[in-house]
Amino acid sequence: MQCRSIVHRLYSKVSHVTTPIFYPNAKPHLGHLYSNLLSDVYHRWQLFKGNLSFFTTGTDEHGLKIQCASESNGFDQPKKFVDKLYPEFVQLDKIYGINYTRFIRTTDPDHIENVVKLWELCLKNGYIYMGEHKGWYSISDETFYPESKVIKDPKNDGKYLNTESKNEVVYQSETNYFFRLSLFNKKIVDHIRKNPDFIFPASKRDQILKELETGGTLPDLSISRPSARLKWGIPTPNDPSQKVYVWFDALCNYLSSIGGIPSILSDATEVVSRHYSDKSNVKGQLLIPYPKEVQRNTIHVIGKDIAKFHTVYWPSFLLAAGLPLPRQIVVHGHWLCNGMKMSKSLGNVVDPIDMARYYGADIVRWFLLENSKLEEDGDFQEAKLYETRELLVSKWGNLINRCCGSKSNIERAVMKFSDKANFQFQEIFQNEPIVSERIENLAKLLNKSQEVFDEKIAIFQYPQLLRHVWSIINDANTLVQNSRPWERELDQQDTIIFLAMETSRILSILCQSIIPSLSQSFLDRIDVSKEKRTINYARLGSDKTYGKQSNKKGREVPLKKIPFRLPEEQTNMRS
RNA sequence: GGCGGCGUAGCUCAGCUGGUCAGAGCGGGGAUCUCAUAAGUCCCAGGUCGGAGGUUCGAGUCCUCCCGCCGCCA
Repeated sequence: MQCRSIVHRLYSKVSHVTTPIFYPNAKPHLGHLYSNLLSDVYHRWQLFKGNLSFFTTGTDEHGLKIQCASESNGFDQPKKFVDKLYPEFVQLDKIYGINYTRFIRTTDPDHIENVVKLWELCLKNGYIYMGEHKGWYSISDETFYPESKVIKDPKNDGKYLNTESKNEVVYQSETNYFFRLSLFNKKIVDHIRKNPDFIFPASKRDQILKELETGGTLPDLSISRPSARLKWGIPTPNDPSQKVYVWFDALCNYLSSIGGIPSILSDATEVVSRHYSDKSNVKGQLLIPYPKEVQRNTIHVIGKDIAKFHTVYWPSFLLAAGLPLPRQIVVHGHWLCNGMKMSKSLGNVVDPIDMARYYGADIVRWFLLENSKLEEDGDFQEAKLYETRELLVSKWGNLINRCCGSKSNIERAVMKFSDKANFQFQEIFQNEPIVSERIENLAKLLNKSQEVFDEKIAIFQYPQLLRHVWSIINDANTLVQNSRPWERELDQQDTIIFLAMETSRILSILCQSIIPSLSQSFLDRIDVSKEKRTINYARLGSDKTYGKQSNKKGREVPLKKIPFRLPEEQTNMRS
């Protein structure tokens, strides 16, 4: 028992981050990438800090929409249809270095078992009953709408539309299983009040809290559909005449992916989770210690359109089943393109794969993070994306490259400080207070940076974080520019070069979560060994052996300049 | 209609609990170095911090009202 609690404490640092699981019948777009990116950076940063971290993403493959799309595409079975589709999402993740630990599909056998289990628990605890559901149903939205959200179709007599999605709705009555959501209103409010970070950012939390507190009792939620209508879904336990509602099904993936409900409930010490979909994963399985702790430390990253499902429905399901709630739900905005909502009809849907091909995946990663805040919608502008690459080339890439010329010697500079316990430069620049001060400030900033990263990543404040990085890069460039190392005596020259390269080395190490591939190019260029790219080397002077071949002639630049792509050459617009 | 947010230099925006807060980046204009991917560095914006009142010794920073955007809910 004693031992167990110690282990528990050890694993309180475990984290699990999730993206929504996506409908595979829409092509992967910027929004998918953005959720995945936010999750990926968080996950990588946890690993970087030495914490245990899991990261789930995947596809939501059941439902009427898939059923219909499958039929109209000539597939005899929806499963064959989704088998064709989901690899596009795997490919997007691969291109962008999305480093998930489980790609879950709602058609995976372990997931289906868990949906059944979740249902049974809710039923056993008295939160599911059978009832009559009447209302306006939208086939394409797979949901019922209240009377207030239905209008007559101005173009089609006798037909009705939903006010938001503008999709057709039909009035119908059917037998459904219902979830007693009405019993959870107060419980959810209490939980949010006791855990103010449960919904993040705070503006979103306050909005949802207000609705819950002033909106009256939540109506019970229909959580099944007649099998006659919905063929492609998980049958409700002991009643094949009904299929589980897609959201009940989909949300459950967050439990399936960390070892499943039974192991969470029994507080197992360890569980093996199968890896069904990712053929590149040789092991095909994942060892998850203390799944209950993992669940408690789960962070769901989602878009604002599905906030209600995650902040109200999902916690209610969990409470009903007697399962622990996740730590946090992070709600982010959507991406616009040049200030306009992206849509097929406007033809302004940005293709993330094309962007990665031309600009590089890590440039897009940097751009997305630098130009988005959780509480606001981001605006994609290709010219700005180009600018992002330009800056990384000419400010950061060039900082490295300018120290790799024939007039300086990184290896010698690094060696010079290798036998000294502390970085001492005061003597070397005795009569130059300006240079001394610049060096001192830069050194201070570098040693403080890890803290800044940790703080900003925890609250998803990437614009501030990346601004911080830029300001240090600028300081380093200014130092090199104004102190003119190329015309100084060796001790002074080496000190300046050392500091410039430490700037790039340390920031590259810290930025591995953000630009996993580009950071390697930066480190490779100054011959930092692969083993010395961990958090332990993110301090000034912590690596005493790099730069061996860096000043040799004929080496390539770490990041190439590319030509500006004119609007007519831009192929981001899908037809 | 209810609730919430926003409106700061041409553009995108920083400005926590009121007193170097009038700033950064980009664009534009000018100068300059040459280690470097024609990359770098430096200087230049006189903006009444949407408008009008109020609180205060003192307000982008708090209060009220008005105007203009936007979000969520109904």
